Amino acid sequence: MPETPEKQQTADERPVRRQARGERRIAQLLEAAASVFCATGYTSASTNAIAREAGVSPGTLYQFFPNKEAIAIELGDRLMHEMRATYGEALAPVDPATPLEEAVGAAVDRFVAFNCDHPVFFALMHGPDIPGRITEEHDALHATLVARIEVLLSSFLPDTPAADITRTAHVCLGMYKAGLELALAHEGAEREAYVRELKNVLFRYLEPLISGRTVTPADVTTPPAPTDVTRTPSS
Amino acid sequence: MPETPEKQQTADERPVRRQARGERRIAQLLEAAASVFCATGYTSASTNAIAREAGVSPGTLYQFFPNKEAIAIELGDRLMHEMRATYGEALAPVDPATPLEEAVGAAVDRFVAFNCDHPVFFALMHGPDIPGRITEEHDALHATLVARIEVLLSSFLPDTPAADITRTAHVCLGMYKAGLELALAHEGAEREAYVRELKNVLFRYLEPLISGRTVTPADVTTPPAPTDVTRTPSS
Amino acid sequence: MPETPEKQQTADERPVRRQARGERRIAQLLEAAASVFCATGYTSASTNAIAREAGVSPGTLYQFFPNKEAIAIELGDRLMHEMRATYGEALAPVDPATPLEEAVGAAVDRFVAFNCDHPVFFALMHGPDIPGRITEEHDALHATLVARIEVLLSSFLPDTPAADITRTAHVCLGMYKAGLELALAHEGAEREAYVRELKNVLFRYLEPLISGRTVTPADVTTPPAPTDVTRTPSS
Amino acid sequence: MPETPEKQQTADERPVRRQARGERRIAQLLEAAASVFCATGYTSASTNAIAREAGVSPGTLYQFFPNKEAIAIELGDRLMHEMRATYGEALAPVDPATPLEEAVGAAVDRFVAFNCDHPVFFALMHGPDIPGRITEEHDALHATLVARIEVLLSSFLPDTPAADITRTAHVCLGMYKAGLELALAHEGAEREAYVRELKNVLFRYLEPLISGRTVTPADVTTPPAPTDVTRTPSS
DNA sequence: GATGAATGAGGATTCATTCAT
DNA sequence: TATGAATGAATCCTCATTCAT
Repeated sequence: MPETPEKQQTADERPVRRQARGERRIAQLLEAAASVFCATGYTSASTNAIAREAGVSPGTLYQFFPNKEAIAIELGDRLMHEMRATYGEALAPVDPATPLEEAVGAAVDRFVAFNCDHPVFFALMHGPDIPGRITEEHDALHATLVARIEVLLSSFLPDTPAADITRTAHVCLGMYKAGLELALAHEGAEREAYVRELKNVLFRYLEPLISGRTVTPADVTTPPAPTDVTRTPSS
Repeated sequence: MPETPEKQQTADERPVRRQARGERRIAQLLEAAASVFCATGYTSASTNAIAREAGVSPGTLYQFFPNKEAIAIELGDRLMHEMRATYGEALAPVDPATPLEEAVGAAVDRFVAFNCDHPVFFALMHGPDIPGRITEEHDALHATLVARIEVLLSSFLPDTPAADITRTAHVCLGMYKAGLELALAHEGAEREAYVRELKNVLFRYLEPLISGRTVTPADVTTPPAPTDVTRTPSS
Repeated sequence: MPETPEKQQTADERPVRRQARGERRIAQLLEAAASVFCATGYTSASTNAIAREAGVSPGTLYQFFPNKEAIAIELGDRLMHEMRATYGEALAPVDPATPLEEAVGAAVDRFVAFNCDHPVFFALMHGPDIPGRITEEHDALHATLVARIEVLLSSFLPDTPAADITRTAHVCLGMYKAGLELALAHEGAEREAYVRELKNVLFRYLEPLISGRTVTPADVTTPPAPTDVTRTPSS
Repeated sequence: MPETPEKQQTADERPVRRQARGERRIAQLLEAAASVFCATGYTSASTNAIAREAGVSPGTLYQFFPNKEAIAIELGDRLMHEMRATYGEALAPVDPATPLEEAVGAAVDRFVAFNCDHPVFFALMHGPDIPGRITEEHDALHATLVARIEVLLSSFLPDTPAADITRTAHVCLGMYKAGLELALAHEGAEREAYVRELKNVLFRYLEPLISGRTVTPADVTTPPAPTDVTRTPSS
């Protein structure tokens, strides 16, 4: 992605200009797409509407994106970039010494805040139609988020098998998304209440996995939750 | 008009006679709709496709349903009826003496089983496009399910304000749906693992809310997290 | 048209019953059709809507009328019958001694009154779509009305060639219809004003044609137009 | 966006460049629409038929017109423009010294001639379905014509209240339309005869309203009907 | 006679995408 | 590059009419 308009110190300015213009167009289009996706959802968004919103012709749109999905994918990519730029590689500072509750709370707050700043995010995460068929752009977004959550979880559960970590990450993301949907469906105090509940859900879900860990840095070898109902050790 | 109430020997005798064929058609159409909804999702499902799947002409479809949404609504209604017929009014036997874990486990198992039997259910619950816009059929289904969960919760939390019960029910349903989506996205042992996780999520989320009920402090091995973030009364 | 339910003196009552029932159905359907035509116009009226309005099934409608136009035709016929029954063969008592102004005024008033009593009349006269294509039912109505006007005109203009009478009749009817449309488009005093204008139009148009004729009562024996251009009395 | 106001050498230079093809298409489509409207009437005309007649795909039609009515409206607008371009602002030269008969005769002749040149005009004026429902395009056309007639009438009747002028204009237009319909339904000599009659109708209707104008009583050969029913000032 | 189911072509309109300029 | 025109299949839905019962 040529988003480096930086100096380009030599005389060869033409291509830069071109690319710069193209970059602007792309940004314009993505912004328009974000707006339209938010307003009508991905499936109902028409490329013509996006072009109109961006103030360009449909032909121009197709000069930069081969089809509708490509727009969503690029949008998702940029969103992930932005997220990474803002919050780093994981969803929260991965200091395992942080109390879980705090870590979860912070992660949720960030997640929510990010969504409020970039409402498209939610529209994109919400797979367009049928849950079985996973569209590429959804998938990319999803995979990236799962990865980020895995990073976070791994720091708390260093000895847990990868498969379990992955599953837990998926569960967390699913709950995140569901909770976010609930929160966004309400406003003001009620929204906050839902955010609180989401934190509770996640914290309580994860807590036993971390268990005994009163997090004396010393004894944290993640003893596998004695009374845990969950995770069957094997698979 | 054949309102001829002749004989009327049994209770199940409808006042109409000619509807026999029609009733069959309706069932046929709903079945086709279910199939198409599952295959392509609600929004992308076309009435023509449904008619084609049912082996009738589009006109016939519109003889029985005024529009696409009506089909979804009727489908949802029948599903709820079936659920009620199969499992009774609540999601689980409402005996408050039942250990929460068992109750949650049973409810989830039933929910999952029902969804495996009737895959449309999931397709219908999945809001079609933009989360803001709530379609009627989605709404009806959702409301019914929330109500059922409220019944279940009330038996465990008799003293909790209605607003909190409702919110908790929404949270539970949201998590249910998210967990179901995860489970259905996998198969075999992995699916079971996800189901187990869903049970954990719900149980752990609800457990602290229930504490102090009929539960003798003795058997509580997970003491309700002293620094619990739970439901702060006001805001 | 079997609209003679008169005695039918013998014992053979079955067929009468049948016909009576059929007559009722037909009347029912025509009434419904009138209502629907008025509400939506002829072209937009659907046979299904008419059947529904009549409280019968579409199949039943087609048992009595071969198609939509037949309904309009029959409706028009009945309307003409009613008109004839109410006002006699001409649009006004054909006493040529009547001052033209009075005759025109009376004719217009009757025409307007009839239309207020039978609003379908207007809907039917208003040819459905394209003025060139004359539909049968429109044509029948039109022809009958022209004939009636010709009768009226002939009594005033006994010596005018048939072609001219016919043309004048067409002109009168055209103005009648146009004036009626204007009148019906308004209400109360304004409607009355338009009716007055219509009378003026017709009176002033016809007056010069009648001209010199101060019509001394003496010579008025209603000579049935020896050179009658018009309608052969019989038919 | 090519708003490039380059040179702008003449006044007829539109700010757009690529519309050349489009403008042609629009003309093409309007022509096709005119043809179809004439052939089947407005209501029965289908957009697909218009597109087909124009030799383009339905989508192309909708690139230029948002719906069927917009086509009719544009068609009407262009027609009014043409009329204005051809005949000026009023239906006839507004010199009040012109004898009424001449003025009316000229106006009718022009009206008829215009309709012969542009047969759609008539199809558009003909309200499509039910007289109550006035469609926009009909309304616009109608209003423009009424305004033009009002201009004409005002020059002859400077002292008449606006409401009366308006009503008279409506009456005139109504009669115009009715007479036109009659004339167009015939051909050759008969058509001319109908046109003559239309002139008579209008002239005789208006004449008494004008009496006493610049007309010296001497030249009034038709003394204004002593018992004239005409315009009663107030009621 | 009466019913209601069935038809299927046709209605207006949309949309992702391509193409000539 | 950018434009706007062009496409055509697909969308939902309607309707006059027929048919089995």
